Amino acid sequence: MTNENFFENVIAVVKQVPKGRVTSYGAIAAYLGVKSSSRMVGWALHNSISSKSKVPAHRVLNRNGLLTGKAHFGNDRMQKLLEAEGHIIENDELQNFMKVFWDPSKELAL
DNA sequence: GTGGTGACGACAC
DNA sequence: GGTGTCGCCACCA
Repeated sequence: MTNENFFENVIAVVKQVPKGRVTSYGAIAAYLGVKSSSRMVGWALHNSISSKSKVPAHRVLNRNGLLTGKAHFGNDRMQKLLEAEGHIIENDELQNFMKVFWDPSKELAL
């Protein structure tokens, strides 16, 4: 699924994240084969917002299930969106992260 | 062209 | 187990 840019791949994966599920930067990076460059995923997501793309970036958390990107997404907005999908956010952390974790490498079966 | 920075992750101490 | 450091690669000053 290697598109033109790493950026495009990140967007494509995030957009495929089912509602009620979340994934991590590292998972996406690993799925794209650049697991060591998890920072690039965050960079791509940041661009996705700047591009006004309809990307559910609020479903992308860090490896700890923390809403690290909430500051860039809109503090309350990111948590509210997740809660709207049935998630439980406490102290900026997804309580059932392991339960709702969506691994592209497994779900998309690369 | 160089240096610093960043929505992270893994490892070392 | 918390903190520190490095790595990773692209972008901005």
